Amino acid sequence: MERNTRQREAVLAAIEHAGRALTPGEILALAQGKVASLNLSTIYRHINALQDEARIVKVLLPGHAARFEAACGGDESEHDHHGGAAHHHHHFHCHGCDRVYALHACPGSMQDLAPAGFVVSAHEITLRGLCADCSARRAT
Amino acid sequence: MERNTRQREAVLAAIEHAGRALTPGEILALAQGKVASLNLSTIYRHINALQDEARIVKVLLPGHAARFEAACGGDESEHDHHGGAAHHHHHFHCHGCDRVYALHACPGSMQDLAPAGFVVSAHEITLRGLCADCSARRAT
DNA sequence: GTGGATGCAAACTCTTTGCACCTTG
DNA sequence: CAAGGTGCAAAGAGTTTGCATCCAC
Repeated sequence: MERNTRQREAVLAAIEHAGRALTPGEILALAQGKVASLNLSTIYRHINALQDEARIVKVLLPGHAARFEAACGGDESEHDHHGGAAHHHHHFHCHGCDRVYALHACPGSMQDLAPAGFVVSAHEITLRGLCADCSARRAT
Repeated sequence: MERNTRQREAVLAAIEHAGRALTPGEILALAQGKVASLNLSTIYRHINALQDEARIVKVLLPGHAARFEAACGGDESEHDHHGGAAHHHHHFHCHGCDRVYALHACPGSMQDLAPAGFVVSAHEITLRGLCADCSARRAT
């Protein structure tokens, strides 16, 4: 059972209210608005704990530090009878604002991309480009 | 113009003969077979130079350190009139042997995965699972 | 001979951990 | 009050850089 500290609240709130994947540094900056003394070690400790509790998920993009977003399931107690991963999705990395957005679509199995004999158990897709805001701003 | 040192030869040979993407540490281990005194800094310096010369390409997998593979173009002098990237491809990461293989297929544009207004300029796909060797070994 | 290349060590980023102190329940 | 959380500083992996030395040309 986890204790309900101000630090933990601040970390969780920052991630859940962001609406996108945040780096530990971004989480620190946001959460320090609530608890000024917050430390990066504490961020990392909560990030790890919250992942174990499946409250948040780690988002890994090729060539970038890890980011974290609120788990899709949210508060609903996932019955987990269909495998484990809450809701399979991918990410979009905007190189205008360096933000990462979740994409709620997936093209399905990629088994046919692999050579014969290879067994594909998972796939990750990362899109890069400009988000709606940045592409509108640039078109102006 | 780059000098033709034994170190440079050893680094390039290691990458070109590997047939798969190697980490700097793997390159070091292989290249030290030719030049025992080789240092990781030298590996990194050559990795960076060879990327600039488009002899090798960096392969980034989510959550893993960078790897490097021989550029597809190889020795052919790319005329580069169609944009730059030699041959667009993706990668397969085997979690049996931790090796990374190039996949020479691509499902094409992923624009439709992104929300309206988002401009997709690139995509990366990483497959994970067992390579042919590992899945055969495991089935035994 | 000279300038680029090399090896070593130090610096830097991201993340984890040891430890003394503080807080929650 | 005790179990656990927090902050700081130090330790690790991966990568880059400064500098004196070395070697290819």
